[in-house]
Amino acid sequence: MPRVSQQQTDKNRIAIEDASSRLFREKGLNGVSVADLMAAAGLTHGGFYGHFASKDGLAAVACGKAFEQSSSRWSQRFAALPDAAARRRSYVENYLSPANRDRPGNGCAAAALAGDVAREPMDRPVRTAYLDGLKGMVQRVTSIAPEAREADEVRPQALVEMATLIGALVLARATRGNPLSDEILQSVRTHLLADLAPHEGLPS
Amino acid sequence: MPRVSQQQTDKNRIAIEDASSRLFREKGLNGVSVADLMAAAGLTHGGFYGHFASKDGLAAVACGKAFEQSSSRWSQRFAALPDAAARRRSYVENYLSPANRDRPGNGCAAAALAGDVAREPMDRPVRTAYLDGLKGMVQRVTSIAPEAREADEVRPQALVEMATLIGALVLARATRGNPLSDEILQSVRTHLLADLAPHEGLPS
DNA sequence: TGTACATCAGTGAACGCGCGTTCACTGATGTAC
DNA sequence: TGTACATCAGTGAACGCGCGTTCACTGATGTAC
Repeated sequence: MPRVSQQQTDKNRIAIEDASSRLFREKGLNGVSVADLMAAAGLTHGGFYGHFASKDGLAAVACGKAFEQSSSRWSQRFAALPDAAARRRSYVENYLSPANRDRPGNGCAAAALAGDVAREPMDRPVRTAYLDGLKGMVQRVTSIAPEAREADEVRPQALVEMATLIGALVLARATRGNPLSDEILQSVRTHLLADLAPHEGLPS
Repeated sequence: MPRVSQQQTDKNRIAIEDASSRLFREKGLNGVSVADLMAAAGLTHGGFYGHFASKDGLAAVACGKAFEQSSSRWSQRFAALPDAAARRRSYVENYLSPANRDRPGNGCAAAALAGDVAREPMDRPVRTAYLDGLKGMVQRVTSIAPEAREADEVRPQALVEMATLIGALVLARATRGNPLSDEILQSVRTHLLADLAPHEGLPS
């Protein structure tokens, strides 16, 4: 059924982006084909180049979209929590949960795509999208710093905590199926929440 | 020149393993072909299956070898250093150096292969090789724990530090070319060496 | 030690397959009147 | 509002290419005597 309405065209484009955002995180930038992505969006592969200039171009869009979705989801959740301590607990416990480990397609793009992006040539737009998204994540982690922290230590500590979160998630995924995987998640969760009093700031 | 001596055959096999150990870390398990690996070892692709049952089989061997090489290199370096503090400083400064970031083919297999291994099916032998290698890295990081640490905190803290090291390296590689990359390395380096007095334990 | 020959490590063409991308085509959409 | 038709989103075959793997072949190696 060729020639679809403009409205449907827009929906199709969004469906391609959403499917790509999920599948790229799940299977990697090179682990999923254009035909796979189009099929996941309910289309056939031929129409792809009507929407995007290349698979690389889509990768950048999908990477940006993955970051944006996480960002807006956490903005909403944080708005419903009373203080930084509650947000910190919510974020860390969710980030390092076995459920988040087991669903990379719905999780943190920074963790899911780091290895792929590191190997992309320097001029690929997906690198810029990743960098921008990661900077957003730095902001988010900064916003949940323990309140007692020295001002000039907030940013370096946020970078450390971001590295710890992402490192733990990446390692937990690589060791899934072995007890070490859960042990890493548990150890890092305990570590990052150690500053907080037990259940401090938990929403009633 | 077919039919080579047994001695040469052994050398060839080792050359394939060494080239693979480096190239898999550099370009990823799926970023380098059997023909590439054989060419890097000075051979043509057809002879590959005389040495290995499959590319997957080689991946497991090469992954194990990458971990072993790091392990024995650090055993040697540690033996030349006087105490845990000196070893800790040496390890952390090397691990989080721009030079180590820029040469993944010679660096930590745990960081270079985490993303790929996470996406390998559960029954692939490379997952076991990765897991074993990572357990060795846990031992190494445990051995350079600050001496004041409580006994029951050594292992969880080692897991946290390993996640932090690997997360920082992976992120620094994904953001290479941007100041954030060096900033992550620097922040984590400072953080992990904060327990140590300035230049404590540095070899004269 | 010398010779005859079976072995087999490495070669390179070939296999089927899936990839990213292109393109002629289709027919509903959207517009000009 | 109705009609005629140009537009163009999506289809599916096809492109050249590189992949992992197989295999007939080669000729130096290594061994039996």
